[in-house]
Amino acid sequence: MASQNVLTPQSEDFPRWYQDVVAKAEMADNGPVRGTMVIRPYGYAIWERIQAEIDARIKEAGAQNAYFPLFIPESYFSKEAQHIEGFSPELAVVTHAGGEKLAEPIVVRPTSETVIGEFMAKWIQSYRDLPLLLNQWANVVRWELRPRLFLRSSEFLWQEGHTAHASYEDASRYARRIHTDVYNDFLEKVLAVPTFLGIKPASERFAGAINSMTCEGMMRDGKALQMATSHELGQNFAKAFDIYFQNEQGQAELCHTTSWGASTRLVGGLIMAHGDDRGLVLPPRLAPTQAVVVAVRDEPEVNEACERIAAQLKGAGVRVLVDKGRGSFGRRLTDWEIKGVPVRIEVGPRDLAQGVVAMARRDSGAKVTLAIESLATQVPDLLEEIQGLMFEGALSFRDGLTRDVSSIPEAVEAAQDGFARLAWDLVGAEGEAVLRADAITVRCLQRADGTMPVSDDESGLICIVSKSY
RNA sequence: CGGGCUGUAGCGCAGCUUGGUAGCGCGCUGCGUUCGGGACGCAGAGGUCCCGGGUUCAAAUCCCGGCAGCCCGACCA
Repeated sequence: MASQNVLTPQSEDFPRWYQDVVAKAEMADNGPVRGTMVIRPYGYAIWERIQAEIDARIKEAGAQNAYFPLFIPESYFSKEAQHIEGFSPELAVVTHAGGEKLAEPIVVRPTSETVIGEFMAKWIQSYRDLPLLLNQWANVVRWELRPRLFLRSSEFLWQEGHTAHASYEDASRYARRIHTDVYNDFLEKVLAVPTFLGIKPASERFAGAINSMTCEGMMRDGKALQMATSHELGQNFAKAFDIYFQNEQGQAELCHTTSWGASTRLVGGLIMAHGDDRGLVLPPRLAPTQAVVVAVRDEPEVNEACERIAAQLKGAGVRVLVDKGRGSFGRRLTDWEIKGVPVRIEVGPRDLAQGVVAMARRDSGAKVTLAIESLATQVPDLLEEIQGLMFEGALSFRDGLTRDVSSIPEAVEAAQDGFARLAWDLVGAEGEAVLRADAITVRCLQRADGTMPVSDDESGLICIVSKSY
């Protein structure tokens, strides 16, 4: 019996395909309130892997984890003019509590610059207290008009870093370090998603920032997804919250702050960057389960052999799971494919008689026969090989759909199914408005050599434009 | 928040036009036969027909109002 399509094919209806994967891979469900999301164990396991990898990099960059409250006084938001203007449409506000109307409404945090600013002001006295490098893992609420599981939900999980520095240079250097050493390193090395690093044009900048940086990835339908962002906040929040320090000369100076975040949206990006018509395809370094040992039949000898093989693999550092042979074989294979497990090892009585197993890889679908004793050395190598190939594949896919163009009409044409790259001088604020009519936005600004500019004032910048999530 | 489409068993849907006993496929439970790419037989369980109101002898079906989902826009991690 041939395996049939369990999912809507990508080519037929990409958004439908996405929803099918989220449902059939048991990643998430809609919550009862519009825009909310229930993250199921498999989806959460993926998020935990993302967290672990990003958290380790954040700590490597010297920031410490802390936790600030969910509830923020509404008055805090009014302290930074652009911040309140940018966020007010998305705020959820608590007006009643304890059975009474509150004297001052409480905002459910959409981001924590304001509360953290308040405490930075309290904690920072001297230049010796700087830099102050904080991070928190938290949920935030931004009321969404058009929610989509993982990609845009009214409540989502994320990590938000907040730092204070003695100088513009130090703050800028640190925000850029986070952008490359934490986010981009994670995206390329673990998520196997190549990105365009750049700065946002003023129209797309974070409310209250002097500069926003982005990692833009391309999804399988050619649309862009902002996968992480870092902001240079200048002295805007320092002014609003009186974040001063005494310099070596004993004079009071305003701090320069940064903030940076990555969210559960990454799970959606992961699905759309690598998935195919058979479901998820997880990069091995990220996969909660890297290899599944599937018993062809539910027989004691077979199950025992599976356990032995799994123990060997575990000993070799592989995250492995055993699927004992309950239920139909084909059905179980399909389920593991939908879940994107990178390597599948099939063990049946015929194999055991010969001391071999069948090993299938999720990325290419190729199946080979291998000696059982070689698995502990071969599987880890194969996982690394798949990791590399997935990045290469995503890179060539993206580069194939990224075209250099020299006019806005050409950009519109190219952005129907991919990215267009053109001189920023040809676009500008007026060009952005024209592109917007076709649902195309400027994803980022780069220098001609692809590196990140200091600001959008630099001459000779190019921009990458596309449709986006 | 605008425009379009849709809410009936866990999932996908029919039934609604023309009001009159709530159905199908998949899945689920039990038993048996199977098992190397979504197996088969038999028996079974499972429903506030999204919610509230209205019309009617009678509403899944007609009317009004909500809520929720999907797609397309404007806003965003």
